[in-house]
Amino acid sequence: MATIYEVSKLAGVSLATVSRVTNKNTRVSDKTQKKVEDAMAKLDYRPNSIAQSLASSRTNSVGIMVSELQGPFFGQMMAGIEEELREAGKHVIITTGHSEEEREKEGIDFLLSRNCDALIVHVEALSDEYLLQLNKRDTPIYFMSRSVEGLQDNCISLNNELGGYLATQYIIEQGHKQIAYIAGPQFKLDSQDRLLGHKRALKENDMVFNTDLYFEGNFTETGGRNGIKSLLDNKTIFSALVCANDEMASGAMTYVREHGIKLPEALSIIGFDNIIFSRHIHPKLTTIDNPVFEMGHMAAKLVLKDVYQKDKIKIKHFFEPTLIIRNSVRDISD
Amino acid sequence: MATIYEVSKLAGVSLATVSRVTNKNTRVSDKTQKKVEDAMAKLDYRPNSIAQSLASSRTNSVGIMVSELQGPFFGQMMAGIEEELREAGKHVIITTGHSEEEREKEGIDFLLSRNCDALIVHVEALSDEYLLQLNKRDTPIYFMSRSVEGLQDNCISLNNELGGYLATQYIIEQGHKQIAYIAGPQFKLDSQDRLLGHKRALKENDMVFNTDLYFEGNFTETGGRNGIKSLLDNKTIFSALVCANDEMASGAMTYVREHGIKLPEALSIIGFDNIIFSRHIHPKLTTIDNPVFEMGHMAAKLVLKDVYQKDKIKIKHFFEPTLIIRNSVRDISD
DNA sequence: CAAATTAGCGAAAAGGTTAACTTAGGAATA
DNA sequence: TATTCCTAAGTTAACCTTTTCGCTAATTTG
Repeated sequence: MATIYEVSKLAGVSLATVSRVTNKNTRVSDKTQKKVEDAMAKLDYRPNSIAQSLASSRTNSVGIMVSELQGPFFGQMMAGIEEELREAGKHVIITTGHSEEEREKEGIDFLLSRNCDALIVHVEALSDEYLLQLNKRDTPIYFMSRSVEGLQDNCISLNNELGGYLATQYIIEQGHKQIAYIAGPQFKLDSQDRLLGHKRALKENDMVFNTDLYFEGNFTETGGRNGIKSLLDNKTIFSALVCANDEMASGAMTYVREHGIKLPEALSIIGFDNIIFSRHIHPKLTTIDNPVFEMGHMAAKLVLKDVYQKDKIKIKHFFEPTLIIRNSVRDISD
Repeated sequence: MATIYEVSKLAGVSLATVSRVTNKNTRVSDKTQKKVEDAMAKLDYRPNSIAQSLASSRTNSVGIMVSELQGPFFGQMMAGIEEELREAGKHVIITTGHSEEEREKEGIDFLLSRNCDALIVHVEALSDEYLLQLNKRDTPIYFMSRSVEGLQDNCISLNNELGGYLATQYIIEQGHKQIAYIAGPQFKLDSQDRLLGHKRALKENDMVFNTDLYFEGNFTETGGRNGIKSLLDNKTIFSALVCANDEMASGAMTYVREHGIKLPEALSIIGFDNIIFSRHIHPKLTTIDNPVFEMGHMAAKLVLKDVYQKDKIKIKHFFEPTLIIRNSVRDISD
């Protein structure tokens, strides 16, 4: 592979001038520029990105940590981030945290050790204090789908409380009085907020939160199955089920149908996230849209602006969920 | 950040010795080792990975290209690869090719320009010739879910033909005589092979392939919808539908149900890939298991063995699909 | 006990680029 | 004409490690 030395020699200019041509940050006369470009073409020169990194202390890489590589939620998130950064010539280094404290710490250390210019992480198990500590290191770190007290400028988050509220409010508007709820794991802030919204909707409609109609799931299909099973076993009647995400809604639906319960006639179900599959399960799932793809884009833009000095980018830190009405909720009013 | 100089000074040894301690490839006396380790701890020294890369011309990174970041298929593939490499301390740089020739080329160039030690790519639009050319460059390149003539040692592939055969053979065994087929895009080799398997099964059972019962889809839910719509419009009767992947099967199921056709009573459906969701759609989808997670693991192992000299790893280049029987196919024999 | 081998360690080059600083020369200004 | 200013381009240090080569001292061998 040709080096900058050979190019400079062939073009009859200094190293610095070749560097200037590749980086287009300083003016070079048209004549010299042409000479250098010709030499580069002739030698098929490509700058050695490692050497560039060492000299400029920039790696042009952004570390990403998500809980899982699989699943529609993280897929969309990564797609949003990658699309934006790739266009800017940056690359993404991806690792996983599996929603476990130790592994999330490890994952972040791993990315830091790779000299990323910035980190975009979706952490679920780490405390705000820990994140505040991390923020003191010299690698800028940004948080997806989370709002950390004191680091709002580094966060892109969704108003989960509002989403939870919208879901339950809609169910109530459809005439339901007995409403069951399958929550996400309560160590996750998203889950907590969604549940808070649910409770607020109940309260505003003078309904009480009944623990017999509550189950804490784990955001997976299996969690949804277990949840509905447990709720049915409680023998407390309910006509509607709110699930804190679509996967659990899907799991619950499968279980319910296996037991001869008609959907949505005998049970209304609403989900959360609006993952791709939600419109392909039967009945089509009414849910809350979570604009995670756009949020991914925005996180990447935030990095481009803060770290790579791309100005003129408008950043939106807070996103709002919206209700998506399909066919899984039955109107039983009057 | 402390450098190796400061460590060497504090420990009273040379640079080389510090390097030897971090890399543990040459023997160092216990005494010196301790001195160096103490100094490292005191200074909180972490080797600069960029400088390591420059000096050793190893980046410890593996470039991955998949068609999409979203979707269960690629999710599993990435998860398999990342898990294995991460454990070995290597990191993955991920980019996308979107199944388009230009973008796949770009993606690969992009990864090559990042000085990856190796590439693992899932390419769909590039020709075998192009891949052979790529192989001549000095970055080793491996192919997921594809078998390239002449580069078998660099490929991890699935016997798609067998999968296609198994699906249709099973359908036939259940007594079906009129079988429709929604294929994947025929520029993709996987799609071609699955179709070949389908045709072989028909032939072995003395049935003819009828173009009125054939539709070329695009591996998405929408493709499945369009496919079944077109097939129904053809007015040629069929009792079973074979889909070249689960997403299309799911799309077709939704459409069919919207039109009052009972599943599986009036129509049997079989998919391909066994994506997570296939067991949560209704009726549970009978399908062909595609061990893409294991294949991801294996691709990573192949890289560890070839590129990072981790010996004693047994490589399996060819994987076999298996039939997963659930509830979407009805037995109508006798 | 002398000779041969080996273990342990140091010195210095190499790796390819960027960035800070410097210089040369011509244009603009006084 | 003398001075200042600016542009274009060159010089050189810095970035931080690994690796090769060679030396010394310790160990093994005959």
